[in-house]
Amino acid sequence: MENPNLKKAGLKATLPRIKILQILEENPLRHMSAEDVYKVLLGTGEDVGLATVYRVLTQFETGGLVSRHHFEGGQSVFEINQGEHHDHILCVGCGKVDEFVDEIIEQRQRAIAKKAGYVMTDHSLYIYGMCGECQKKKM
Amino acid sequence: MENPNLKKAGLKATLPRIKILQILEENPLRHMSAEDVYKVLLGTGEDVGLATVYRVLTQFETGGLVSRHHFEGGQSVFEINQGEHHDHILCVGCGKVDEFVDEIIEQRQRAIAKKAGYVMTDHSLYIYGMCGECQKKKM
DNA sequence: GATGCTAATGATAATCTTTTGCATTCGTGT
DNA sequence: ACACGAATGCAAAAGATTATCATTAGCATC
Ligand SMILES: [Mn+2]
Ligand SMILES: [Mn+2]
Ligand SMILES: [Zn+2]
Ligand SMILES: [Zn+2]
Repeated sequence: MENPNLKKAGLKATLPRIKILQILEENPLRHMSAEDVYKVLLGTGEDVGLATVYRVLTQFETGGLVSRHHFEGGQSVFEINQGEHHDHILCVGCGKVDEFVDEIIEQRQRAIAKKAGYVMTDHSLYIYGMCGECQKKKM
Repeated sequence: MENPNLKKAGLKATLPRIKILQILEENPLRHMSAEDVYKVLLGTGEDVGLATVYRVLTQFETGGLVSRHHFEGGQSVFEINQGEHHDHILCVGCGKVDEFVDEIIEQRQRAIAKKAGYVMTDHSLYIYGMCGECQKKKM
């Protein structure tokens, strides 16, 4: 009963899963690596292994509870699925992550996939740049 | 004198660099991981270390000779820079890689970055799906 | 509420990709 | 041909993620 979303995803309501889901829902970062989540867990004194964090995040992804992103930098970043699909714009200076939705781009993507004979399953779009703050700093 | 592009990038014309550039130019795969390049080298009996392949590919990237892509799957994939910028559509079934250019999307991206206050430095767009071949196989 | 079976967990080792340290070799200008 | 710094190969290290396996914890049942 602790969290209806876990049941919905067909996952047993275990303590690690409840805690991790809670972190993803409440942490202002919104885009977190496994390590990020693990550190929060440690901070609150929870005894959850890093391996479990990885396992649970992958299960959440499979169950449609979170999305996995591959921002530059090697590690996977996770974000809880709430609200509609969106893409990301990232600052190469400070790491800030902004989100946007552009229906024209979405539409063009579908058209391109179709023209190439593909059935599109997914797509990922990242825009990299310098945010306003960082532009000032570099001058 | 072996390859003008190396000089252009400010890199000494060493044997590993010459060979690797040649592979990137001539191999029909066009999108190759460091390991891919290394295997070709081994196949032709060259005595080049994998570490050197990684080093050289990174130098090529810095020198603008190649682009690095982060397709799903963990490892970096490299492609020689010739012709104009383009994005990629990848088959999740067989790994095929197709390329496309869409000026509308490029334009929208610039507009989005600008509106968010960013100076865009780069962007990456991957469309994932099932190619024509793979659609048939799965039925 | 106790019981039992299975799935989940934590710790650790293993894997995979990429980077580094360092002694040796090579490329280039003289 | 020489000299010197840059580049290389090898091996070890690092960083991220996954696999193994003995132990523990959900949850349906009694
Ligand atoms: Mn997001
Ligand atoms: Mn390409
Ligand atoms: Zn910034
Ligand atoms: Zn295919």
